[in-house]
Amino acid sequence: MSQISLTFPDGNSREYDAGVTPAQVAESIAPSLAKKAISATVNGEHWDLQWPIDGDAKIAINTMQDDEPALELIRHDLAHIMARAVQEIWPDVKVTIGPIRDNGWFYDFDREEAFTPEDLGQIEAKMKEIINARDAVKTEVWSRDDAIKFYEDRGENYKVELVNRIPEGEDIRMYWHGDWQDLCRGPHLQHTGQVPADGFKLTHVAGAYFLGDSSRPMLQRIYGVAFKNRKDLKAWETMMEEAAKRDHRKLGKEMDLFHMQEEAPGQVFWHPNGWTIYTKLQDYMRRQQYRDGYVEVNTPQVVNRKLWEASGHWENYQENMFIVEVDEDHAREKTVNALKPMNCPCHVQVFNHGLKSYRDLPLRMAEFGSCNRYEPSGALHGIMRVRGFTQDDAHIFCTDDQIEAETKKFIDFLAGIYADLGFHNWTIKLSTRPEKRVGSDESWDRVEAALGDACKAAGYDYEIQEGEGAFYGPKLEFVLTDAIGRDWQCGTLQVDPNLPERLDAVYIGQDGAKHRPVMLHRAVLGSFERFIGILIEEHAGKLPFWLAPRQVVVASIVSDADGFVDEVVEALKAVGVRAEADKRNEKINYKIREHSLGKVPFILAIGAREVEERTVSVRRLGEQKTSTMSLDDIVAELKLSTTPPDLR
RNA sequence: GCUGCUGUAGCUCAGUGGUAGAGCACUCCCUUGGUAAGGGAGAGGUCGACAGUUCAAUCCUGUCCAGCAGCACCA
Repeated sequence: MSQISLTFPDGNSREYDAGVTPAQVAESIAPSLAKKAISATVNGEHWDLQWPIDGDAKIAINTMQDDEPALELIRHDLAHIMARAVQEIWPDVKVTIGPIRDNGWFYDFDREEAFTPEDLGQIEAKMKEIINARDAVKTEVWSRDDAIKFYEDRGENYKVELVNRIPEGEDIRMYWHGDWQDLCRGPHLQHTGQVPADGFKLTHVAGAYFLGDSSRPMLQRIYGVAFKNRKDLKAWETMMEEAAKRDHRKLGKEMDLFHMQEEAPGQVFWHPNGWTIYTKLQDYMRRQQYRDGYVEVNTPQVVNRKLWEASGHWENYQENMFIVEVDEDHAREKTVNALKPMNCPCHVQVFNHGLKSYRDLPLRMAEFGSCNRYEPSGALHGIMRVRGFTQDDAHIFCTDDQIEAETKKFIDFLAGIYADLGFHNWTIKLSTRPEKRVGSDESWDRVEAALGDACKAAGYDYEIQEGEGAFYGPKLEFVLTDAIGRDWQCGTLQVDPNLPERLDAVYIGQDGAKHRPVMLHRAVLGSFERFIGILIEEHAGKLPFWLAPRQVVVASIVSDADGFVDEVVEALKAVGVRAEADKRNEKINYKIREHSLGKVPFILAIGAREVEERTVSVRRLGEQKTSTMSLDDIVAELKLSTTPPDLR
């Protein structure tokens, strides 16, 4: 038998027989290590203790101290343990797949009846039994025919299909947790007892399609989360509670920002407080766009189908459009219109009106465009995913040669805005050519390179999303990470040579001939609705002062102070601060509590002493201590604070 | 759109086959109180909509609408 050389993390190496397993290697180092071992890392690959090593390699034996492999194994083994528990309780349930995911795992089952929350408790209890039984994990590589026969005999038709989908040349690996068997890539732990019994929890059950295919029947997916110990699990639970407190739907109600109701699903009724945020944000964006060389336009909501046919939306996007039929008097047939789902075709109409010269390019045409899309009911989510929304949309009409410079200019523009709005964690994704596409490979090469180069020129790295571009061109996506680590796609830039072609947009070049411009679809916030939702959650409702809908409440402590309260409110309003009086017959404690819960950044309390001295007692949101300031000083401070960041 | 769950007062929620209740909010009265809930009284609901079963439906059944979780979707 040939010898191989294994190199350990400390740089030492040892000779072993070829085909040695990490379990044997660990045993050769120390029996205690062999016991503690959970897996190995062989040449950077996560390796099961039972898998043979055939050639020279770098090897590290992993234990529960190694977070990444430990969590991966715990979660993956729990997926199997859960599936085993389910099949032990309900033997007729068919298993499908169960990968790890986020902080845990899920497993999809085919079962007639729905799993109930009580079932989850029963499954959890059974899982703990399995863990305590410390059943050994075994693995073998099987032939395709044997695996298929095995699953056919058991009636596990989903597994048969999965085996068939494994590419030629790849191992078909079978795993056993005790007597329970599953098809799995691995790696896995040594035995079920290595899973911490108190670090996991089944969270919920929901429907999911087999292999994500919506044309197939729906399975039931049970989700779980798992950590190395009870403490980490508790920490996760606490974080989830924090996230729930920030939910924009909850805060929107508490802060009286907006509401939605069933007569207008997916559309927002903005209340005065919410609309204040919206208009302040819009004012800010309008100033930014003006400075960056955009012109602003406004275009119709209800547009005849002829334009949508010309643009291609009628063919490709119709099921997402609100169709409006108008029965005009004496008309032979109804006029068919659609609410615009996007602004681009209308912007081309503006571009086409009057002959454009190369001197007009790049032409940056912006609109706070109200769009309506008939989104699938299941996609709606608060004000984040709606059917009626306003984009901070713009289309840059330019030449091929200008794409890169315009893209860089846009990235700089967007970066400045995100910084002003308090977002410093964001990344860029570049989506490249999809399988179904128009245009030559040379042109895709050129445009993809232009976008990538523009990112680098602006000083940003980007991640490539292979094949995720639109059929007509590649795109950049700008993804924000919020305060609790969630990602949100907001900004976007898409290169589109297709629509100018379809709608026959032209400009007169230097040579006197007609040429086709390219369009860059771009947005910074995405939609006001969504972005405001993100702002609310990012700041947990405590928006930056200049965006806070209610900025100051001036509260009387005794009714004798009412006159001065009004005077303070007027002085603040005179400098543009959103101030209101609270002269109600309530104690100051009551008022403080109510306005603090309402996330008002400043409460100015006024009693007899303040009236006497013409001062205010200042309480800032989130602080217990108060300070006394003169009327002039507080007015000056708040006047500065309410100034948007770009005007300071 | 699909699977499952939910829909009772402005909000958060309890409850029953014989047409409903709490706390907070609201209105009024008492209280003028110094930094996160002072006290009392009052008003407020076609129990999501429409059918069906029943002597009787908010409760049981069906359909629809909306919301929630996830999946699918998101040029």
